[in-house]
Parts: sequence; C-alpha cells; structure tokens
Amino acid sequence: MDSDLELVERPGAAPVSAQRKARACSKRELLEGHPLFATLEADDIDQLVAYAHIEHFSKGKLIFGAGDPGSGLLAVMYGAVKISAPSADGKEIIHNVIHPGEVFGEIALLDGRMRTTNAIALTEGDLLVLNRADFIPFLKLRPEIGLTLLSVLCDRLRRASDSVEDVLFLDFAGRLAKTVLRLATPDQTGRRRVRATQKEMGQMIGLSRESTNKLLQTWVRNKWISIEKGGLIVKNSQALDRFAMENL
Amino acid sequence: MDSDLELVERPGAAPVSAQRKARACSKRELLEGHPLFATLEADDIDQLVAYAHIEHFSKGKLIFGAGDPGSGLLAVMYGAVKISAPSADGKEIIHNVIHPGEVFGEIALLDGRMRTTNAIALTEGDLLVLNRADFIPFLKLRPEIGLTLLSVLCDRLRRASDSVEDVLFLDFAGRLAKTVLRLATPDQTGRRRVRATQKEMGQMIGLSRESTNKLLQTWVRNKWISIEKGGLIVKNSQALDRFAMENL
DNA sequence: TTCGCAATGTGACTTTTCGCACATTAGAAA
DNA sequence: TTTCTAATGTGCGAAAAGTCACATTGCGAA
Repeated sequence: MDSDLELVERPGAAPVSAQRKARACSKRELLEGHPLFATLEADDIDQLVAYAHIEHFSKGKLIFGAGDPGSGLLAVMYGAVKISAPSADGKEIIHNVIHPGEVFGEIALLDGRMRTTNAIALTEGDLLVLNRADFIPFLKLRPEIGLTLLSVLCDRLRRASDSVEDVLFLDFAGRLAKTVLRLATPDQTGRRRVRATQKEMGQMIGLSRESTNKLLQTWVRNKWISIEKGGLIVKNSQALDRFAMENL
Repeated sequence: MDSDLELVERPGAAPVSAQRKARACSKRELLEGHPLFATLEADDIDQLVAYAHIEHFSKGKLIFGAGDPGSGLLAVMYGAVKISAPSADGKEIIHNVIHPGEVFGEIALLDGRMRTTNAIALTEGDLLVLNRADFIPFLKLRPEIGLTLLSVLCDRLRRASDSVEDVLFLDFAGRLAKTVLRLATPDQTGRRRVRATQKEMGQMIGLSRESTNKLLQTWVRNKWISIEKGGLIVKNSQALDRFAMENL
C-alpha cells in the first residue's frame, strides 16, 4: 500500500499545516482505531484505506442534513464537526462533537437509510469518506465480521439507553458535570481540557446558556474547573465525578 | 389457536386457570411477528419454536435485574412486564411496558452481555424464553440473517436517538402527549385505550404523578381523552398529535 | 491599530414543576 | 357486606430554570 500519511508526515509541510500536523490523523490510524474495524486483518484495512477518500470542508458547511441519503462512514482527520438536530422553533440540540480521529455516520454505513441528524462543520477541516457501496461487498465476503458489528451496535444501544436514563434521573447540574467529564481530553501539557462553548454544552443537555454559565461559575468558585474562552479546563475531576453521582 | 382477548384486557373477569389457557399469542405467532425473525423460513421458525420454552411468573416477580447474565430473548404471552431502571435514591424510570405478543431482551440475545435494566412483572402471566445458546449456532449457520439483524439494530438506534431528542426538545406536555399516543392500542370496541396508571406514565417521562394528573385533566376538559381507573381512552388522537407537534 | 462580533458574566423577574398535604374514588380482599 | 388499598383529583408554597436585559471580554478581520 502506498502512503496515506501526507497530512502528517510529509517533510517540509506548508505553513498552514503546523496546526494540522499537531492534530491530524492518518487514514489508516482512523480506521484501525475504531471498534467497527477492530477485528479486521491488516490486509483488509489496507483495502478499505484504498477505497476511502478525503474531502475538505470549510467552517459552517453542512456536511450532511437530516433526510439526505446515507452515503456512508465519515471520519474527522482535522477540524471539528457537530452532530445536531434542529427543532421546529429554531432551537438545536447537539448530540456530539467529533474531533480528529473520531468517526461518525456508522449507522447509515450499515443500513443505508437516510440521515436523521445534521452534521455541520464547527471549523474548517478534512474528512475521510468511506462509501457504503465499497463497504457492503466487504461485509458479504467476510460474514464473521457481522458478529462483531452486531456487538458494536448492541453496545451503542446500551449507551443510548444510558443517556435516556441520565436525562430522566439527573438534574441539570449532574448532567452538565457528566458532559464536561465526557468531553474532557488531555492537551499537550496533560491538562484535561474541554473545547466547547458554554452555549454548545448547554445545547447538549437542554440547558440555557445563562444557566450553564451560572453552574460553571459555582464550580470555578470551588476550584473544580477554570474557564477560558471557547472551553474550560478540568482541575478536579474527582470532585466533579462525585458531584455527578451524588446529585440525583 | 383460540384467542380470547377480553381476558387479557380484563384480568379479573375470569378464574386464573381459565385465563392461562386462553393465551393471547402462540409461541409461533410471537416469533413470526417480530422483525428479528421476519426473514426466516417456516422451517427455521419451527426449529426456534422447538427450542423455546414457557415459564410462568407471578405479579411483582423480578424476571431479570440489572447485572444479571443476559440469558436470551423473552416474550410475553400473557400478562404485562415493565422494563425499568432504578435510581440511587429509590426513584424508578419505566422504559417500556411489554404486553402479550411483544418481545424484550433482544440485545442480550445478540451480545450475551449482562442486563442493564430490570424486568418486573406488572401482573401474573406467561413468558416465552429463547436461550442465546440455542440461537447463536443458528445465526452462524445462516449468516445472511446477520444483515437483517444489523438493520433491526440500526433501527433501534435511530429510535433511541429520537427519544433523546424528544426529551430535550419537547416540554412535559408534549412528551406526555407522545407517550399516550404511543401506548394507545385499540380494544375490542375499537377505542384507543392506554393501560397504564398515571404514576407509570409519569415515570416514563420523568414527570411527577401530580403533574401528570393535572396535564391529563386539561385534556379531559378539551375532550381529547377520558380517564378511567388504571388507564385512559384517547378520544381525539389528532388533537393530541397536533398538540405534541406544536408544543416545542 | 480599531471595529465588530461572538462568547462570557450577572441580576431581576416569570414560569414551570416539584413536593407536600389532603380529599375522593373504585376495585380487591376479608 | 365492610374494610383496605391503590389510584385519582386538587391546592399551595418552595425550588428550579427560563427569559430578558445588559455589561464585559477577547479574538479575528479589515
């Protein structure tokens, strides 16, 4: 297989790619890292990598919208994408924010039905696309992969039930704490950082921006977090975790 | 097969032994009617029917609890079972109520992992049990069934996402309206009836019993529903449906 | 640099829902 | 039958969250 690493490893990269280099993933890493493909042999992965292609997207672009035909699997190589659903009165809930190395659209890859959510670019970036038409023959060639896929989907279903329970059991404070912990990822210096605006965090749990801010402020006073523009840093995740548990 | 639905609708109307004889569904009907088995040939269904066995349960019995090993697929032949999850402080949410002819526990059938919810008998009744150990070899013999299963699970996942959106978008009134419409099933006289107490309906959407009652009362005044002990009758489903849509 | 805009911070007021208290009702059990 | 119990019906004060209004901050574009 020829190299798919141009984004990360080509020497003498263009100025733009300084940031891209830091965060980007190779096509191969993306597929290997996903549970859908965990049981595939190296040869199989190589074949999928050959099928996949890369598309660039600009900030605010609608990558797909509810009702679109489900073309296949997508993965973020650089940038960020939000998975969201609009309500009739202009509100929006954000199901998830996809960062480099993460994958979305698995469902349509498997059942080929139309999209039920929107995927919108939060920043500019690059996208890896694996078409359903390329993957399904693969699945028929190796039916043993089907069992793995069943397990993966069952796992997703269990998680979905969990999030319904969260919404019904926990109050907003507990849900916000859980969400902050879920979104937190270590940055270069090892600090656990959340890269999402307060408005976005509120949209994930159905809380207004103002109330989100007021809750976060109490945690700042407790020194559990510190807030920065466009995100926050978790300083005491144990306290947050305990808070989410206690608070029912 | 004889099928006296009235006994199911009104459990107190006849001695217990008579009710058990007059089951609402046969083993075969149960399996045939479920999308998991929609693509199976008659021979295959026969084989599964031979494997399945029947167990009786009494009111209040814990059929399985969170953390139990996932033994397989269960179906209600007579009676009712609630699928619920307990919270740490003694509250409970009800994910679903299973009536005769309906199936539950599909996830554990496929992935064999432990139960994540409780299943508790609301009344006495009979249960059809299909063990995972009997089904999995079947799946390996006929890998083409796997694709069907994938579609079914994808469908479940889409529904789960929908219910998350419902919880975050709709207020309690809209969610209650949707829940009432979802639970409504035609009875002998063709009226759309919901058989669930107001407490149970509230537990499905995270609303207190008192607030549930007050909401239902406004609908009674609008002549959209009428309330009876242990349930209600939908008299104007269009109005309820419109209400659920408008109300965001 | 300045400007514009999106993100953040905060208080006052309103609405919704909860939780409690209590009354009523219908079916089950004795 | 009478009694018991679960389900239903209703009002009120407390708590939670939304909405509105406005100030502040910091980054990027011109």
